[in-house]
Amino acid sequence: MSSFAGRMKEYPTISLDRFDRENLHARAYFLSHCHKDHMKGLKGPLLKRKLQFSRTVRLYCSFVTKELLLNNPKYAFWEEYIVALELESPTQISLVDEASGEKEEVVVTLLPAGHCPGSVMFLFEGSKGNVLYTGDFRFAAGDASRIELLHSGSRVKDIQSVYLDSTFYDPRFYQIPTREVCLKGILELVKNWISQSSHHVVWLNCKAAYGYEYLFTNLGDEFNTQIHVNSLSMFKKMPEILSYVTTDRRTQIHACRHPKDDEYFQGNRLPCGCTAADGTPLRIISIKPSTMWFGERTKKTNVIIKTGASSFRACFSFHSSYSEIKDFLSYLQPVNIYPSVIPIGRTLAEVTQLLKLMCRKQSDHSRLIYKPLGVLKRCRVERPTYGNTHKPDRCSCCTCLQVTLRLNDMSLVSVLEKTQSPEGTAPPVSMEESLSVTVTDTQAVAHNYMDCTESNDEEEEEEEEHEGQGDAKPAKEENCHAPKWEDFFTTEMLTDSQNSQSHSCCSVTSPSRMTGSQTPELFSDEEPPGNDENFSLTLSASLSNHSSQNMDSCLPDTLILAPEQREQGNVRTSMTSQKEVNDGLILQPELDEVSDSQASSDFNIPCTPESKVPQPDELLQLYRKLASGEELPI
DNA sequence: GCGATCAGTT
DNA sequence: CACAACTGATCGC
Repeated sequence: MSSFAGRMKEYPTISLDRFDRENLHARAYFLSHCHKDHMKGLKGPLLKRKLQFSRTVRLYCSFVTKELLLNNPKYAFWEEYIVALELESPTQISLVDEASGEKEEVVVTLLPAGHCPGSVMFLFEGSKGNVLYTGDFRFAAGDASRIELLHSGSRVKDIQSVYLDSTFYDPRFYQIPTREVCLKGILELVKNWISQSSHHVVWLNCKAAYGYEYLFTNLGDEFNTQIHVNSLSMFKKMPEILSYVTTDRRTQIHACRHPKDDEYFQGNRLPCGCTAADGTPLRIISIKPSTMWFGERTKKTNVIIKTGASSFRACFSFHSSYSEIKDFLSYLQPVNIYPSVIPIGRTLAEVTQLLKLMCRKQSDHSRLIYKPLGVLKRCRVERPTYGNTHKPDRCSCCTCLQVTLRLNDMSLVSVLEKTQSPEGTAPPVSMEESLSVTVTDTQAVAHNYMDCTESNDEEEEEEEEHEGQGDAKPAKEENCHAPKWEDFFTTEMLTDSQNSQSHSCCSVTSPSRMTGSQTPELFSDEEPPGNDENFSLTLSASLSNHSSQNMDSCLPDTLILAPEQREQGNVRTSMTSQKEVNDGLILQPELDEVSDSQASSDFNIPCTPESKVPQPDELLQLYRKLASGEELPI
């Protein structure tokens, strides 16, 4: 359940998913999805009154969320104040202080969050940096890399802060089977039951919340049927869903509800009251979608668990697992991460500490082996407008382009940034693989997150048949210390590695965090002063043997840095994009040893009319002067 | 009487 | 098995 107070440090004049207290004074409201715990205060009379006296305050959300919200008469008054935004279409919004007229511009982009119909993340881009508010989300591993608007050209945008759905950000919830795997299990169970006779029916015991719709559509497709629900009104403008639901009770799959549905079920009645068709009693099973989680190395899992003679629980999650969140964060590498949910049994301080492992590390000088020198003083380049399909590699916090004499070194910069990726994520066990065995002792598996796992590297070793398998095992265990929660809080603290980080692409330092006004109550970090960053060397060392899936997938790119390879594909790509963007601006790339053919293509800048081509001896003199540090007449 | 809040339940 | 919402008790306006 979200405990987010509604405001972000960077843009405190907007409120998200909270509409009470201080949020009443916001200049703009954002609703990520239509679940009640994200709508606190949304039907309050105070807010209603504020809207009536305001000319500029609006509520921004997706079209689907707007539809779902207005379907509830309690929120109908919002109609004229809602602005629905298209997904993945950056939109500029003016944040106006109506008393003073003061104005701030921010660009917001809605990104599909995979939590329930209409659910989105909000990406804000403005003077205080790029900030991602995730709302509630379910991303599978690798999903972040597929979202174009989290990227700028070929690079991930520089994210100052992520306000994170941390519902399962706890190693206990290491893996949650993927949607596909869960769905497959449910389809199988339903198939086995309803195929027996037309009196065999299934009751999907879903909670009163949006988010199960994809289950309905998949079941509907698979069995060519509709699912019985209490009401269709909320879906009336959503043909994708509407065609799969019905209020006709004569169907074998029900997701209807009743306050006493469990009692009904005990009495062999469906929540809608159905108990027999044509005089023959129904044979009902209930399937309750519930979250199931498994340890890091657990291979024996089952997405369906029988809980009674005709009751089942089926794995289902609205939220990303620990490993999915880690994958997401290690891809984005934000400077700050703020949890919006505290997992049960944990404290804010604990979660905050654990999240710091996933924050971008402060520039670690020992890693800055090479810094390209010789940057030319150059003109400022206009940022291309949104929608430009040929974006240059560019630092997203400023307008500078990464124009250096050696463009191919940009690859190195990128890799250096990637090597700062938070470590410690062990690759989760493939669920597809693991589901082949049936075990339901979830208590046992839930604790297996402490176990070791094979990293990809180790798997490669096995493939190469280095040693006998018996020998390989102890080595593995030594290298393999999956983090347990306790590890993070019982060890010595290190110094802060989180504060401002220089962008390795330019000399501009990213905007410092903690800028702008802060309301202590809203933004309390519960951090003792001077104790910002706190992880033990022991932990770091043990974690360094793990690399996330994401990291692993990046590593092959690192190899491209071999000089002979860099001069091939990479340079060409960089050059092309630079040319396109700079188009006539000062740009004099100089490669180490330029061949004639390269010279003709890479130095495509006309000479000054009065200039002449320097002779070799003149050049030699010039180089000597340069080498001795003499000033040159320019 | 209405709404907010909390604890308990599903 | 920790989703999110509903129910009922209590309190304040």
